[in-house]
Amino acid sequence: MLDLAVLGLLDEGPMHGYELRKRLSEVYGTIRTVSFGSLYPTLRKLQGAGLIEAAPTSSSGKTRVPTAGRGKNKKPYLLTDAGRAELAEMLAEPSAASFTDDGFGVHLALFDRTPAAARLRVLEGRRRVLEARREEQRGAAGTAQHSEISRYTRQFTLLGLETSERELRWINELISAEQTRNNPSQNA
Amino acid sequence: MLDLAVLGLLDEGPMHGYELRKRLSEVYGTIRTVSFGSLYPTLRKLQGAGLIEAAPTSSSGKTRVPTAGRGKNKKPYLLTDAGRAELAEMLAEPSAASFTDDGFGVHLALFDRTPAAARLRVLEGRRRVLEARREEQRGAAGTAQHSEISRYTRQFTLLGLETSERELRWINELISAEQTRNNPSQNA
DNA sequence: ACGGGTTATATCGCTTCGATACATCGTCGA
DNA sequence: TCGACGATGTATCGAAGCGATATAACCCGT
Repeated sequence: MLDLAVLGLLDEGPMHGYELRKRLSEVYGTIRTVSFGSLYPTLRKLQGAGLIEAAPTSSSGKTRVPTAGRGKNKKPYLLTDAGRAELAEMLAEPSAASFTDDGFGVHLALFDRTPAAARLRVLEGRRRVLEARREEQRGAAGTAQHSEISRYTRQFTLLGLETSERELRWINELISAEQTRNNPSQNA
Repeated sequence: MLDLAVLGLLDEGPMHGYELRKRLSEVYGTIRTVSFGSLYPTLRKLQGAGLIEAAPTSSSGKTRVPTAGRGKNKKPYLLTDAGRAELAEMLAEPSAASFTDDGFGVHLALFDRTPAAARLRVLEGRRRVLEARREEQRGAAGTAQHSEISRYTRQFTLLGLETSERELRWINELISAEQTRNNPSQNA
């Protein structure tokens, strides 16, 4: 999930960890500031996979000691060719990760770089997830009436149900829009 | 988080893992079926802490081999006195864990066993979390207008913002109700 | 009597979080 | 001029939870 987010951001230009983190919370639809404990391991993993690389800071590279936890040595990361290819691949072939609450927000932010067919698959995948959730919530709200489940919990579930339904309506609008865009003459 | 949920459920009677898992998803306000990879480590942890213990199955206990991954040997867990005390403590002194999306749902399900003062603290803690989230979302939606952030992401953020606002309204109603209940003569 | 579906316990590797540590830079007042 | 302090920045650790997977016993129809 973070992988896609990081690659997507770095595609817009080199950036170092701290900066990445800030931009990440802006780009997310769902709030959430990603923690360093998630970000740095991800960066190392991507670096290990050869998808990104750390550019040395320009002036007087001598002071940079690469051993361990030292201070403010900005380390801008940039996409390698392999990274750009991987990003394109991820955007074109959405996985289940793009259907989760967080993952969907990330992919959505990269929709302008996503091929139309893949966009549709993302939206439909997300819709399936939301529909499943809605059914579970309906079930829970239903059985809750004649069981010992707390009244508060029931209200809370109903709140969640409304949320699912609203997002579902929105998704359906997006899907329609996407379909008429892909196929303006509506008789195929 | 799971700790409180498990203790709360076991307080209603002994239960084995599988059963616990099913009841857990009902009791949750937010859906989410908790995975065994979370549940069993939690059970072992609670057992290690002496808060719960596994009762041997009644009939013909001979067949039970306690060594490793064997099959269908129902292992009902039940609360120890220490466990009951810990549960009461957790309910009476809510921590930040009761303010998160999931943790709040759990504590809410146990509201009838929560002292009035603690109930209020849970609701107010949750309110603070939601207010902070709302502010971030407002910020994101605002800056998004004059930046390169995708139109879709902006709509998604607005959707999240509405969700926060709706839950906030609900929380505020609950708080008022709670306050007038605690203090029916409204002039303190 | 047996084989397949359901119930059930358990572990593994992975991602992410939250807290913490530590280094460096910028700047503002003494 | 310098030095303290707050902001910037990189990094790791332990714990929590997830998803997939393995495995076994029970139940029931045939």
